[in-house]
Amino acid sequence: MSPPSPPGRATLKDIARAVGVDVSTVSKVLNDGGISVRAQTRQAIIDEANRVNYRPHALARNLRTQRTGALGILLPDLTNPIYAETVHGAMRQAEQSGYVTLIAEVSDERRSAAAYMRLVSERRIDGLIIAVSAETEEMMAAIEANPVPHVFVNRRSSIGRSVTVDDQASGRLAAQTLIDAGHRHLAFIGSAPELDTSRRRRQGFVEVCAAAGLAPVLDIVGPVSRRGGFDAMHKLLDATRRPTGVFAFNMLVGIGALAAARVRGVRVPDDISVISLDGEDAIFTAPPLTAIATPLAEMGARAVVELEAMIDGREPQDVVIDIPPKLIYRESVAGPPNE
Amino acid sequence: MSPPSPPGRATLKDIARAVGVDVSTVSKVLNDGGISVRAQTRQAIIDEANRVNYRPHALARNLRTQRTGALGILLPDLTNPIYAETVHGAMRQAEQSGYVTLIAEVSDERRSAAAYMRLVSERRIDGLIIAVSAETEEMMAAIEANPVPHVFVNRRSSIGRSVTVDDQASGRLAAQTLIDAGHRHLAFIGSAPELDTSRRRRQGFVEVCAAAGLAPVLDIVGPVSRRGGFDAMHKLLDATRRPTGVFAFNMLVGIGALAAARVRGVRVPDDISVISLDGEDAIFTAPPLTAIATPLAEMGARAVVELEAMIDGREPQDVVIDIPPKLIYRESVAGPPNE
DNA sequence: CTGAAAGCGCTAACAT
DNA sequence: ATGTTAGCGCTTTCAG
Repeated sequence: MSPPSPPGRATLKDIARAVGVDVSTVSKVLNDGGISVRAQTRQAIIDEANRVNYRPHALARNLRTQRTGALGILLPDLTNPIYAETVHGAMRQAEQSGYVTLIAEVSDERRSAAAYMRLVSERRIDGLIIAVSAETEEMMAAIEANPVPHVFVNRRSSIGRSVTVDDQASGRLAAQTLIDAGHRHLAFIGSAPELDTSRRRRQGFVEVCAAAGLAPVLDIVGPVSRRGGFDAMHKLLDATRRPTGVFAFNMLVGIGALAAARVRGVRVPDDISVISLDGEDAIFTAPPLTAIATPLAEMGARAVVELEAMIDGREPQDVVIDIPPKLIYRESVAGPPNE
Repeated sequence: MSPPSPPGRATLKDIARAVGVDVSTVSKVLNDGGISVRAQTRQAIIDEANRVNYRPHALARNLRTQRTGALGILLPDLTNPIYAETVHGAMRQAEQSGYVTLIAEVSDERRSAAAYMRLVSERRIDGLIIAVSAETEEMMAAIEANPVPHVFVNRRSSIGRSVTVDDQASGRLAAQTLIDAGHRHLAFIGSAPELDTSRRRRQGFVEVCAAAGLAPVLDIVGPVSRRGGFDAMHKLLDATRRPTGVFAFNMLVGIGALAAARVRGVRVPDDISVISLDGEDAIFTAPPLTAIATPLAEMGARAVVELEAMIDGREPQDVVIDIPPKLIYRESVAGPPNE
């Protein structure tokens, strides 16, 4: 009938005028359901709201309520499937809880603090998920200067609000798997020690090795990437006493390691065994990677659950997802080659 | 000296009070630089703003200016590296232009419209980048019902606002490469015809095949994923007249195809050649994929440039990125096997 | 050169 | 059961 001029752009005032009531009444009805409003007026309001397809203006509401209904996510690189998977889980959960998600990529870790400030100090978000390094000075300072509910994901923070998995257990499982297959010369391809996940995986790995009387070689890659794994594996293969079983920090490193072996003509698993953490690609590598499942999406999801709790005033806590690491047997691990 | 109670939360009013001027004066100084404000007052204002580390309240400002400073991105799955790369490029550009990015994942394409409505009708964004299927009825209806500046990325839309690459040229290049290597029995692993990128790549592929007097087999995969490529390749290998050269729709499909070949014991490129579009992983596959570079990040970036232009009132247009497809020689293409 | 006033669209305490 | 009022923090005429 009467075409609402700009459709969907109706305001409370429009509805109020149409129905002949005050905007506050309309607000009541459309929010608390309008308890304490006469059924008849309520219905009229609801009908009119539907007719003009009313949608609240998020900004106006937020300005008033001091809540934005948005969660922020700070991460280094969306292009890294590890982060993509984590964010994926976080976004699912956020959406389910009615939040929209604001993502900021911080290529340079030293700019994390700036990005943090931007999102937080402009008050665009109710809380923040942080997937960049937790412990830089600047970051801590930024958080202190401008606090907002936040949780670190896949990074332990010293200030007690993080969601992680049991990385040490993963490290142990990796070592045990290799040892059980008969290997005695083990290696770990990890990262620079700043990454606490790498520290813990390494620690678990070393622990089991030590218990078995083994002294693994612990190699370092710069970036934990395919390229990093590629280079590290080359170094390992150059060593005078080549390991026969290697544990790659994550799937990317594992993929890189596989590629290096291939280039060098060393066969996996015949000549060398590789185990890594799991990811989407791992099943399509050559050979398919034997790997330890990591519930990245669950971590992301749990992080937003924790965040919501904090926004609602609950005390922050460190949570370790209690899904024990699970080995997925594929083809990249076998016994060591005969001497 | 005097500790600003909640640091960083200062408002214009606080500054005005401290300096002894009106908030409107402060606003002027902090926005248009305070032309037409006495140098002395201006300096005092700026100093105080710095002292309390003033940051404008984005919501309040936006409510007033009717601009949010946020761009939305609608995409199916962040976990898919194709989209991750595109979004990556878009976010870089958006950040550079001073926009924050709101990302919505829409797993079920049929819910795209709903997600669209949410972001747009709540007026959280100034514009939207759409990386989900362009042409669903619901989507078009949603856009029509609640228009906002928007551009489709890597999807052609019938309504003239999209950023794509020359997919047909890619298809031609793929066919030519295979033919030049000596292949006569070609295949294309594409997607269901809804994906316009697939249609165009296929078209270019077929065109060159026809010119060479070849009738390629055009296989279909359901989802364009590693799994999809895996299954499709199996079918191809089961065929009575096995192709010797296959063009995989994208890198994921290529990876899946490689895996299937491996499982079946057919060697790439000795027994069969595979060419696909390029991506981060392609260099680490076994063998490394010969592929056609696709400037996904550039597409994403260009999409936000176009979007900004539209937000600033320029006419929408269809743009085709003019980077011609470029072949990257690696190891998955060679001559056909001897009969 | 600066201040007063109005209003963006909404909510919430208070009044009727 | 409904309306009045005030205000979230900011920008922007318009007066002075």
